[in-house]
Order: sequence, then C-alpha cells, then structure tokens
Amino acid sequence: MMPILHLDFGKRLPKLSIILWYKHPGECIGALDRTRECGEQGGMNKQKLIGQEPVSLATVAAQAGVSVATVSRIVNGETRRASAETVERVQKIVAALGYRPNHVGRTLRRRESRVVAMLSPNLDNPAMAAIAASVETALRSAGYVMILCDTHDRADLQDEYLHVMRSQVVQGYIVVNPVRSEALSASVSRGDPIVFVGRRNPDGGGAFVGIDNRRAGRDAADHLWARGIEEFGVIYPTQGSSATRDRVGGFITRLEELGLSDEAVRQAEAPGLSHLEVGYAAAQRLVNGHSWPQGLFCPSDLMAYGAYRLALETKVRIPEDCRVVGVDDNKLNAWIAPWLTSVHIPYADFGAKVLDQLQSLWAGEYPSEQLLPHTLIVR
Amino acid sequence: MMPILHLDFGKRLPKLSIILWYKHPGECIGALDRTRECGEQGGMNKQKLIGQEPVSLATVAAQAGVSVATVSRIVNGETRRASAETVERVQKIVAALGYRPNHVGRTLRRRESRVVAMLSPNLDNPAMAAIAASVETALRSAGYVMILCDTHDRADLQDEYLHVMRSQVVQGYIVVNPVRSEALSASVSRGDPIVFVGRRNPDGGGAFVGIDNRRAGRDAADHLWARGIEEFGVIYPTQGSSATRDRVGGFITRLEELGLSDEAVRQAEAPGLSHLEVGYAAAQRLVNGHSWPQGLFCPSDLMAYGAYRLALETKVRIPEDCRVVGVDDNKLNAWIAPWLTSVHIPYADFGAKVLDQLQSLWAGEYPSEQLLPHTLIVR
DNA sequence: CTGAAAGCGCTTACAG
DNA sequence: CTGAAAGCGCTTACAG
Repeated sequence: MMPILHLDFGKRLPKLSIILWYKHPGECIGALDRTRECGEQGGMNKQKLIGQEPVSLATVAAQAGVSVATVSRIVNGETRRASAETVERVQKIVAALGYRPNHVGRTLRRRESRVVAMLSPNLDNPAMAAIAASVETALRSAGYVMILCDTHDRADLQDEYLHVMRSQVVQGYIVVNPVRSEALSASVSRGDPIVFVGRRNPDGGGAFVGIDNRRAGRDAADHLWARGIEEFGVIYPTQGSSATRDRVGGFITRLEELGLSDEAVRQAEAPGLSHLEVGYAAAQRLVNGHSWPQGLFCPSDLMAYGAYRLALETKVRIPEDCRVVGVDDNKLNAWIAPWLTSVHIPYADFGAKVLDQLQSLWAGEYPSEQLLPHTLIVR
Repeated sequence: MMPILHLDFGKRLPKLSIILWYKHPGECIGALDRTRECGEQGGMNKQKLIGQEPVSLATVAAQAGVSVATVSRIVNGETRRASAETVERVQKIVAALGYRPNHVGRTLRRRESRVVAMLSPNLDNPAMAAIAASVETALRSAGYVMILCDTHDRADLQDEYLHVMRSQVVQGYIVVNPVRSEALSASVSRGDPIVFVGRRNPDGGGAFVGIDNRRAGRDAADHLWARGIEEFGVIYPTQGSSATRDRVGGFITRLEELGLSDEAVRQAEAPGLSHLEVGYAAAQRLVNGHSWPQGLFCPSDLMAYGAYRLALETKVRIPEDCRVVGVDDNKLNAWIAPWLTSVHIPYADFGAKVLDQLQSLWAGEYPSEQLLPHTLIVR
C-alpha cells in the first residue's frame, strides 16, 4: 500500500533535514524530518516506509514557515495569540501531516504527564479486574492513561513498581489493596498524590475509596438473623487485610449485639492468597467433625465459591442446608451462582470516585475518605 | 517523620542551584536540585518536604564532583570506562540520594521507551483479564511496563488509543481481539511492532498469539459425538469475531464430516456484546418451540453461562438434559460450574509468547503466528 | 502577532 | 579515564 522509498545516505543527514513527500504539488502525503540509520531488515536493503518517522513540531513549523513556538501555541489551543491566517495555515498542515504532539517532550518540559499508575494485586480476581476497568474508563474520560501494575500482593513488587513509576514521572498513584512497604511510606511522606482503594493505607491516613466494611458484615448478620438462623459460621484468610477483618468483625459484633453466644458463631481461618482455596480449606476446618452451620458468612465471593465446592463434594445442599452470604457480588453470580446472597460493592462507580480523589489531591486539598454505598443482593 | 524546610524565595533560584541536606557532615540525607514555586497548600505557608523533588543526574554529578556524562555512564553500568574510585564514589552518592534515572529524559534522548501498550476489549471478561495479567507479568520480567487501554470493542476508541499511545512513544502494541480501524491499518503499514492476540489482524498478516479455533470447535464436536449425542445445538453472537466464527465453523464442519445432517445441528444467534446476554438470548431462540438439544456448543464460557441461566429458569437440568461445552475454561468453572465441559485456553502462557513475538518484531524478524495448545476439560 | 532562546533530564559520539 | 557539547521534542517567559 504505502510506497517505499529507498534511502541510502552514507552518513546521517545534518539536523533538521526535512524530506517531504508530495503526491501532487501542494498535496503533501508524508514527511520525514530526519533520516536515521536503518538496520538490515529481513535481508532487504536499507529502506524506510514513508511516514514511519513521527512528524515533529519542527517539521510542521518548517512547512508553515513559522516558528515552533507559534505552532506549539496553536496546537495547544492558544489561537488568540496568532493571526487567523496563521492559525488556519498551521492547522491545515497539522492535519495534512497527521502531526501529534510527542507527550514525552511535553512531559519533560512541563514536568507533568497525563499518566497515572495503578497498582493492583492479582488481576485474576474479578473484583480487582472490575476496579481496573472502572478506573481505566474514568481516567480516559479525563484524558489520562493508566499504567497497570500487578503487585501480586507482594511488598517487594509494590516497591519496585513504585520506584519505576516515579521514574516514569506518573502524575498519581492508585493503590488497590496496599500492603505495608518502604517505598509506599516514603511516597506518602513525600506527599505524592496517591489514592488507596479497597484497603486503607497501612500506615493510616491518605485518600481512600471503598465501602464501609464493618457495616457490610453487620448487614450480612442481620440478613441471616432475619431468616431465623441460629447457628452461624464465618471463615476468613489468616493473612487478613483490614477490609476482610472489618467485614468479619462487623459480622461477629452484630451477632453479639443480637445476643448470640460465642459458640453459636463458629469461626475458621486458613492461610493462603487465593480466596478460592482459602475458602475451601477454611470451610473444611469449620465443619471438621461438625455439621454445616445454618448460615455462613464469607468475606468475599471467591471464598464462598471455595466453600461451595466443599459442599458439592460432601453433598451438602446450598442454600437448603446452609445459607451462604458473600461479599463483592461478582457479576457472574446472577448467572451461575443463584445460591449465593452477596453484598454488592459498586465497583463500577469506583473509577469516578478515584478520579475525584486524585483531582482533589492535585488541587492540593486535604485527603479524604470516600465510602460508597453497598447493597445486599438476596438470592 | 520527614523534617520540613520553610523556603520562601522571592524568585526562582537560578538554574543548577543545589540544596543538600545533611544530618551530619558527610551524611547527606536529601537534596533539592532546584526550588520551584510552591502553591498555597491547605492554608499553610509555602513549604516543601525535603526530598520531594526528584534527584537529577546533575545533582549527583555536583555532589560527586564529576560530569553528568560520567554519572550517566556509571548509572548505565558502563563502569569499565571510569576509574574504580570514581565508580565507587558515584555509586555511593547515587545510593545516598536515592537517585533514579528519569525515564522521560531517557526516552526522549534514546527515542525508545520501556513502555508497551495493551489494547483490550472489556476487561470485565475474565478471559481478557487473564490475558492482561499474564502479559503484564511477562513484560515486567523483561523490564517493561504496560499501559492498559480498554477499547470496549469500539473502533473509535481503539483508534484514539492508538494515537495517544503513539504520542506516548510506546515501544510496541498488543492488541487483543482487534477490530478493523483506520489507525490500526495505518499502524500496521507503518511497520509498528504490534502483536495480535485472540483474533487475527482484521486486515490479515502480522504477529499473532492464540489457539487453533477451528480445531477447538472440532474437539468439542468429537467430545459430544463420543458421548453418543445425536441432536446438537450451537449458539453464537451475530457480530461474531473471526475467533468465534472459527470455533463454530470447526464444530459444524466436524459434525458434517461425521455424517450429521443439517437439521441435526440447530443453530441460533443473537446480537450484542455481552456474551452472557447473547448466550441467554441465543439459547432462547434455539429452544423456541423445541426441546433442548442433547448437546450444546457455546464458543465461550460466558455464553454457556447465559444458556445455563435460561436452563435454570425453565427447569432444564444441565448436564443431565443437555450437555454443554464452552470455550475458555474460566478458572471459576472448577469451583462453581461443575456442569460445564470447556476447552481450556492456556491464557497464563500467552504473556510469554506475546513477549517473544514483540522481541522478534523488535529484532526486525518477519511476523509469525504462535498457536498454543488447547485442552478439553471434561466435567 | 511572532520568534529566539533557554531549558526539562538524559545520552552519546567526539575530543582530549 | 573524563568532560563539553549537541540534541531528543516540547513549552514558555521574554523581548520585540
């Protein structure tokens, strides 16, 4: 499709050599603002496709017969400071050459980018993927792009990413389910714009987007209680995050308030990072030697799935023998887990809130917490 | 924790003003290589945290009493070209100041970055999230970072992102399930390094990572056939991608080869982007006025989930009344969808293959296709 | 209304 | 072994 131009200069052309490619006089269809060494490619001789080299401000300026300063202003919408003819001519050439500002040059000069880093543990978790999707959409609508970093819930990876992102001159950080780490504390002390999502800042303080996890646990307790259930169970991961602890804590506290004794609320935990497996293992411990409780609270849907598998294997019927309440309300529940009541977390709304928080931080406002409303979805 | 220094200069300091902060003589604990205007912050007076400003090469060089060129070389591991003492002194100061190279400056100068753009439709889809997670991990291990762009399967968004990514001077593109678009064709003609995943380049050609979709469909057919099934059904989205078409095509072709007549293989389609809803709607059309087929092939697990919901609602038992085969083998199947046989796609291995492909492209090799093995997981 | 010039942080031939 | 200098692409006071 594209015509191929054979170029074979012995040396680099001097700076600012500009090659323009015309279809007809007056209709420029491509430009190189410099030639560069072209390595051998697939055994062919040195060659270059027209237009392969991005067009720079200098090319546009040369074409238009104005200075780069003028082009820069016009490209940035500062059209009042140039004559109407100049503006039009430049805009025409910008369009013809398909000029797009190089954000790297701009970032270096302005000392600010339109890039935000998002650190998330295991994207594999549908809840994390939902947050990522929502944040990405919100950022795009505000003209930002997102570098996604999967920390695998590891402090060392979180630190590495924080360092690398700083090198990339990102404009802000979104840390989903942070873990305590050196670089994170340093970043916070430095006053970097950073929004915590899901779990709070392990060192306390900072901007936060999430739900009222204690309240979510209480709501789960109330729901089961209202169903007349008398024997309760709750399972959780040994290495619980603040979010998990709050959910479980709220659940148990509420049952105590309702007058339940300790033995009416059985608890079990299991180690591990995969909530699926933790749910399975913890459920095993919970029912070890006992029957299943009438009502089981799992601080995440994935844990509920883990428990469900054990129920299947042991021929316990869910929800007939044991009502299960999860948290997250995975989108798939409505389709394939009709046995699971779950606390819906409005992940789809997280993106907008996270953006709000970032913009507040950029405006120099004091960090705040944004708690979004959750809803119990009864199935 | 961090000490606060009140700075109130009437004007900017001249370039290269350097403020170093010592705890004891000889032990530098922070540095500003320039002061900048500090806006009012929360009503407090102008102030700055020590170390807030990133340390530049110039700062390190000044501290070490050498040129930036020398520091640059050492930081980049070119230690043979400096005396051992110099290297040691510089490295010590780099460590003390916590210097990290600014990748923006480096990118501008080298005209290459360590950033790769990944364009994906709906991250909401667990299969897409799995690919993103896998690619992210592979890129990180090779020292790259990933900008994630959610195109929502829309050509206009895909184009916008391709343009913005070019502005960001990304080093390569990974396009999952591409759609035909202007900027994509332009990017391909330009010779940009771009790897297609899942679906092929709509214009043909290019580097590709995926599975043999026709074969996957054939395997599904063979599985159901071997179970003695005689009435088959298949559902698919009206706006099918090449991947979907190939899966369905393989399925039907194989059944024809086995001697099945057209009426023994019922087909139904439904419009939409959400495979969950497409699956539900298409299943409705499939069984409209008929009984369910004995075996149903769905070109994605999500479509199978959609069909499952209809089965639940209409009291059809899966798999007793109808065996369902999906594609993707969602991780959750093993836990909560034990009724679903599915073609497992090794998404976890995609990342490494995608990286291979990118590196080939960077090395100037001719683009190729990488087909990964799939497996039928029978449940 | 427009442009020359400095500079963002870095790299890299080139000269010594 | 080391440094001065040019330059990546852009922006922005400043001067005219």
